[in-house]
Order: sequence, then structure tokens, then C-alpha cells
Amino acid sequence: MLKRSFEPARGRWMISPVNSSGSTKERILGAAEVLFAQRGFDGASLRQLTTAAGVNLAAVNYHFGSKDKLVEEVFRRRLDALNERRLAALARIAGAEDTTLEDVLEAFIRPALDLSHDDSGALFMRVLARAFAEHDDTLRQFLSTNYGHVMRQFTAEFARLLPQLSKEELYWRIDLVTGALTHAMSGFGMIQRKSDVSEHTHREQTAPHLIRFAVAGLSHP
Amino acid sequence: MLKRSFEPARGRWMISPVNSSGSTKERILGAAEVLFAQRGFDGASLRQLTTAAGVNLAAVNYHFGSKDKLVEEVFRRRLDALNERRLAALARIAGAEDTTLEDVLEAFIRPALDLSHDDSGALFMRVLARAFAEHDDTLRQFLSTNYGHVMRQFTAEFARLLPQLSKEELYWRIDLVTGALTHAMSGFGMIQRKSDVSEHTHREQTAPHLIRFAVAGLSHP
DNA sequence: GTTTGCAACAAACGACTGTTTGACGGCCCT
DNA sequence: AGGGCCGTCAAACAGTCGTTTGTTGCAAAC
Repeated sequence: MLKRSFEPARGRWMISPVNSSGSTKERILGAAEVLFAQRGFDGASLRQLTTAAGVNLAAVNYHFGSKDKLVEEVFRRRLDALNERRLAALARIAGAEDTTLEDVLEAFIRPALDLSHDDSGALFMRVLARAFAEHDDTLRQFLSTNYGHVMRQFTAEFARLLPQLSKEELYWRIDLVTGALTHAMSGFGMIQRKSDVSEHTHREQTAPHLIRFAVAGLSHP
Repeated sequence: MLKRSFEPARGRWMISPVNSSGSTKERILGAAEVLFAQRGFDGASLRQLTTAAGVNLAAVNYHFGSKDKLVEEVFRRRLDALNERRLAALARIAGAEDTTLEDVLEAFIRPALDLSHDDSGALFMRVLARAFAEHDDTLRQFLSTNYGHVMRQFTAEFARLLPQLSKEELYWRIDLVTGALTHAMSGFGMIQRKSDVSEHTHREQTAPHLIRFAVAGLSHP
């Protein structure tokens, strides 16, 4: 459950988790997801974080060891589930005769969109987009070693469906598609969207747009 | 002129400007560009910045008023020139009978790629990508009020060349193309690239890839 | 020759950072 | 009943942060 309140000192509206349910560890993780998305990893302090979670300041170092370990745990909790669903969806179609590019992209995009259906999941996508843009070496290596195999499996399937592309050309296109997807997903969880469409319907419209765009970008002659 | 040195306290390699040439203001701006790209706006402290620039700590507040104003100035210095060249290139082709989508995209992308040809220009593209991902309201408003007219002019030309698309559909596609371009450009200035291609040839190969991809993404049926 | 204004400087300001410490109470196990 | 672990807590640690201060050197204006 999320709450909105105005913080005069910073001069802007904040989304804060309400400190009522779950164990201490879970409350910290929930508050961390929100605050990291809003202020970044450096920008969100442990004091803001523990206050929002309704726990003691020392609880983060007690339960996670350090702030960096907490960051890793925030990623791990979400990405484990996300990539498991991606790989499961891919496994259902990989190598089949009638598999289309749309199917593979659906397998990659849909789990991420489903994750965005609740508020904190949407905020996590912004955390992810931020991490991408920050080019933090430590974090990139963490992502690469823990989830690199996911991109590798999807790339292999793309290569099968696009045999006319050279390896280099394929990497280029996948890289650009990745950028477009990350950018699009990071828009979720914003306070205001175009006022006449709800956040929910906006997300529903997203998937077909993303997939058609990605298909065109990957398979153009 | 840039210099690379190992900073044991942080455990990583740093790019530092050499503190020899130009006025105090210019040296601060140069150092700020590098450090903001490396560590982000919050991550780069005024002490690191002024040390790298070889100027006194108080010089930033004296010449720019505050750290935030310095950030704005870093953007203004580069974006003024960049968007001027973009608009000039657009003006040469806008409204003409034989203008193609490739031409418009070339007018948008080429100035940014040219900017990336020197080290500090390349680093600035990373600063820009970071700012996009951070969703900082103050900065977004600054970019919107100062350079919003550029995107508006390009959008108008895209609309002319893609009359079959609804306004909403066009916005979607431009948004996704923007994400792909930002992502691609932010890769410049990285310490290491694939070792067998130089940074220069890498950039030369970039333009056609970006343009072909963007054309496909914008104009697919 | 004196005044005025700009630029640079060391030093300090209060506020905030992540982390560590030692005490305190409740729980399970012998 | 007593000892040991666990989670929580306030308090303090040593730093770093952006910003401000008062002073200095120096060149142009009067």
C-alpha cells in the first residue's frame, strides 16, 4: 500500500510506503524500492528509508550487512521472478517451427509488463532503467553474472528467426530494441501521466506498440 | 585534454581533465562534464570537481551561484550548439517535396554524433542519458522549456512524412525511437569498447545503424 | 595616491552520510 | 531458574556534503 504526501523541505510530492505490514526485512525492501526509484541509490538515505519503513536505522545493516547489499537484494528479489517467467515463456516456443518474432518478443516483454501492474512493480522498472543509465560497473557486473544467460537464450532464438542477419547486425538491433524498451518501461510509476488515460489502460496499450516497434526494428531488410 | 589515473580509494579508473588551460569558469565546466558523466550529479562532489579543475572550492558558488546552476550551465553550453545545428539541418530540408524520413533522422542524429567525436562531447551524451533516466522534475522542466521547440519542429516534419499515422501512434513511435537513440549514444565515452574496433570507427558505423533502425520503427505498416 | 571592484583563497558552518556500538527486553532450550 | 541467541533501539562514530564568511592580491578608475 502506497501513500502520497508533500515534503516541504524537498518541495515535491513523495510516494511513501505505509509502515504497517510484513516483517522488518520485507518492509525495508518495499520502502527501498520506492525510494530508490524516486531518488536513486545514492540519493535515498538510510534514514529516509528506515523512517518510511517504520524500522530502526540500524536494521538495514543488521539484516543486509550494508546499503550496497540491500541494493543487490532489491534487484535479486524482482529479477529472479521476472527472468524465471521470461525463460519459462521462451521455453514454450523456442525452436518450434511456427514460432514468430512476435512470440519471442511477447515472451520477453509481457512478464515485465505484468510486473508493472502493481505500483511497486512499476517503480521497480524505473529503478532498473536508472541502473542501466548509471553505467555503474559493480551493478552491471552483478546483472551480467546473474542474469546474462537470459539475454543469451533470447539472442539465440532471435538469431534462429533472423538467419539473414550477421552476428554484428543482430547485436546492433537487439541493443537498440533494448534501449527503446527500457526507456518505455521507465515511464511507468510516474506521478502524472496524460490525464485522460489511466495508468492501467496505458500499460495495456503499451505491449502491442512495443512489440510492433521491436519487430520492425529487428526484421527490417 | 583528458587523463586517466587510478584512484585507490574508489577502486576504479577515473578520467580527469588536466587543469592547465582556459578560464576558471571553463575549467569548472570541463571538469563538471567529465565527473557528472562518471558519477552523476549527486555523486560528483564540488570538492572532487574543483580539485580536478585546479580551482578553489568556493569558485563554483562564486561563478555559478550554486551547484544546481552549474548543472544547468553544463547542459546549456552543449545543447545550445547541438540543437542549433539540428534546426539548421532541418531547415534545409523541411517541407521539401523530395525529403525522405532518412533525411530528417540524419538531421537529428548527425549533429549528436559529431558532438561525440571528441572525448568530452562523448561524455556529455552520457550526462544527457543519465538525466533522462533520473526523471528529475527540475531538470526535465528546464529541458522542456529551453529545447522543447526543437522536438516540436521535428515532430511536425515527421507528421508530414507519415500522414497515415494517427497523432497518438506517431507520438508512441517517436518516444520509442528517442529511447533507442539515447541508449545507443550513452554507450560512447565508455572506457572499453570491443577491442578490435576503435571508438572512431565504431561511431562511424553507428549513424547508418541508427537511421535504418529508426526508419523501420517509425514507418512500419 | 587612493578608491573601487573582481577574483581567488583558507577556513569554518551546520547538516547529513553509512556504519558501529552497547544496552535492553523477549523468546527458546536445557 | 538460568544461559544464550535474536531483533530492536538510541546514541555516537568519523566523514563528507553544499554553502558562506572574511581576508587577501591585483588591476583599473578616479
